Amino acid sequence: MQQSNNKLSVLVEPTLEEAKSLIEKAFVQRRTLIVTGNCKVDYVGRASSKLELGERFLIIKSDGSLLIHRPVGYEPVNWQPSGSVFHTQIKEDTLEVYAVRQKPKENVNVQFTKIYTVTAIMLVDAGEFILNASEEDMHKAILFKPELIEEGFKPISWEKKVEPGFVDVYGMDKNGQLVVIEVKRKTATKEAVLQLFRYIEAIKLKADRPIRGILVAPGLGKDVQALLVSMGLEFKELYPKKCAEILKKSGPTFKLETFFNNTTNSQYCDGS
Amino acid sequence: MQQSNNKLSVLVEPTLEEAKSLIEKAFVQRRTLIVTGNCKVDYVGRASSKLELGERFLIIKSDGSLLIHRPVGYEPVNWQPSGSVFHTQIKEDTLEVYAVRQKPKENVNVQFTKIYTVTAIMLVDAGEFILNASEEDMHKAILFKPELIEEGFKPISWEKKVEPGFVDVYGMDKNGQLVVIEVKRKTATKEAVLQLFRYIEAIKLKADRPIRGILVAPGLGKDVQALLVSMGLEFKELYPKKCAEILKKSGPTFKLETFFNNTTNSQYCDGS
DNA sequence: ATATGCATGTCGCAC
DNA sequence: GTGCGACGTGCATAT
Repeated sequence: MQQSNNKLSVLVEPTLEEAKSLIEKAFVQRRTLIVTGNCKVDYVGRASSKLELGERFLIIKSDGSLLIHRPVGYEPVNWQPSGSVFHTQIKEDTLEVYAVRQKPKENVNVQFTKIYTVTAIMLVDAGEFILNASEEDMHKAILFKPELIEEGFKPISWEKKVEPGFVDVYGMDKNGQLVVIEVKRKTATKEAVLQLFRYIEAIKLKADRPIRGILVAPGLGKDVQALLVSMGLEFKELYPKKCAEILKKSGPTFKLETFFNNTTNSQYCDGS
Repeated sequence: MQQSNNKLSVLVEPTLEEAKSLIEKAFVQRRTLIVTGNCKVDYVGRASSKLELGERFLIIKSDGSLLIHRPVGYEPVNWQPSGSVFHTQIKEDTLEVYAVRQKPKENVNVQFTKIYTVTAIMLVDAGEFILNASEEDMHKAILFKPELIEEGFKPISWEKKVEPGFVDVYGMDKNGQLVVIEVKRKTATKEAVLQLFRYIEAIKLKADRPIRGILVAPGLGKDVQALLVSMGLEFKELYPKKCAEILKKSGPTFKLETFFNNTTNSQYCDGS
């Protein structure tokens, strides 16, 4: 069976030669390819893997990404990120699809012994994608409504570089004391506490004055509370969804850039 | 166009009703579904997202996992891990596929305005998958051939719990001094150094004697060497691929369990 | 169920 | 390019 036009070609139970022909045509036309069949897969690169014969499907997208999916599981068993280059070859009753990626040098070799379907389709997708309730939404909500942290809190900057990494939000409390905030969108782990602690230590070295550290998250892990307290840090409960709602109410035009200049608010950090 | 048998059904440019019928049949028969078409996607769960109209493809696997892929990008734009339950519905010239997951409660709603193809295929895949050159391979190689670390090194245990987390490999050098090893399969970051340092501190507290810390990795990041030295730790270069080769030579039957009893080798840790 | 860490993680951003 | 951290991370494992 076969159906074909400029945008869409479908082969059902094709010969390997027929499949090869359409696959190569799809590469040239930058169409999305979906191939179902019986295959082996070898991967060599950062690691290496071998997948014995079985029925799977192969996806090759127009940007040169490749996925091999087994009939179960969310994750692809083998893959190649975008930017790969593909070759096909028929060798001893198998159709080989070879994907090569430079930097890191990696390759995936798919050997089909039987092909059930080949779908080659030109997909056009300019739809906007918006994700809400991310950690960034939490940052924005705090900057927009600082009382989420506590009464009188005044943000100074965000995503501030402080050598070990980036402070999520940096500000001052109602008593004029410096506050460093680490935000997590999930229940905070020990790692998060350590992260905050490192930032505080780094800033203390430069500013040489007391600094409050607040871990902002929807909750704390089991032993995390104790660790937090032992390090002299604080916790403020905040849910990502609540932040998303606050931003929604604030209107779709809310932009961080309109509230603060994030480039150089270092006067509180270097002590000058 | 249409082709159908017990294992494979393909619809090309079907009506929404035809598509719905095959999709539901595929659910019952636990076949893998691949649907290409023009759609909107809404997700609500841990976060929430909205994807405007565009051409994509939807995959639903027999274990109840769902993927929505745009024509570019390695990652799915929306998804649902395995265990989801699906419903379909035709509403005002759109075919809706609704996926619900419990714990966490999440749902993905795909609304097709046009369907290009539906492929429903029974895939059978029992092929073995083997991955080499993982971090675990590095652990194994070190235990199998301890001189990879240094002459005279004797492993005592691995994946040992020491409160902040797990020590990768724990052993003794030729002078009888305790050694804690942290293994990374990639160029080591500051995080890795801090991780090792925390383990050492925790063990020192209990054992109250000097302990060597060795970071084992294929390389070190830019400022990592300095940090390592400042903390009195050491570095040993080791490549995951080399480990994979060593294990390969050692034969496919190599098992950690045959070399050590990992359950309770705590005599060097608690000082008893 | 929770905790912990790996992953061929991928991706985006800043320097 | 390297460094750094988020991700609806997913996933396996151990308690």
